[in-house]
Amino acid sequence: MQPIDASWLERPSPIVAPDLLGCTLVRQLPTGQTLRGMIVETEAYAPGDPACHAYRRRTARNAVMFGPSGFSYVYLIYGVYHCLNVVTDLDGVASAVLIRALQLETIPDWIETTPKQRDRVAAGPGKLCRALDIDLSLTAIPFAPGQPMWLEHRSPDVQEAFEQQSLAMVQTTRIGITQGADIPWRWYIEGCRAVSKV
DNA sequence: TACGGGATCTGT
DNA sequence: CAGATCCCGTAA
Repeated sequence: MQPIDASWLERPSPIVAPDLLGCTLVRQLPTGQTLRGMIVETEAYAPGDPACHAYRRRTARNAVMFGPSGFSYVYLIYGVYHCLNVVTDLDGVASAVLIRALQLETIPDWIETTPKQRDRVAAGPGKLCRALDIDLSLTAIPFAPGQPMWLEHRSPDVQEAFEQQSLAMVQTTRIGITQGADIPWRWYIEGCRAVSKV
């Protein structure tokens, strides 16, 4: 499908987050192998939002969020898992969309799974990064074809499914945060088995 | 320089 | 519901 460019992402994260549902994340491994998955769950983080890593001020870790849209922001959580964000909005506006879950098209070799658990391999931000071999080395990298990661627009079928409402999105509150827990900036595709939590 | 908490996940 | 495990933000 058509690659998503930075200008499409140059909007407030609570606008971009639902628009990213149904789009595809593509991961090109150093081996040349390509992994693809449909984005089925996102969360928005924005200025004035106490849950946002850039809420207090610019630091070495969150610097990329302050920059132009279209870059990755990867961080380590609980010393164990990585989480992947897409930087959004205008240069100087610190905001991002957390990619929380993917419906993978193919399961990577290094993941052991039963057919029953297939849909759950990238159900959650930490599992997603493990499945796509994403770590801190992939932060502050532009999403673009030829790069380690890029994004693609919805296929005509998926777009039509949203318009016909055979695919519906649910908006709710974000997961795992203590501050700003009441802000409803999480979106997911209704009924999708790859969503982290319903 | 030291300290403690975190946008998670799994197994008990 | 506790534990794993490490980076980084904050305070000193």
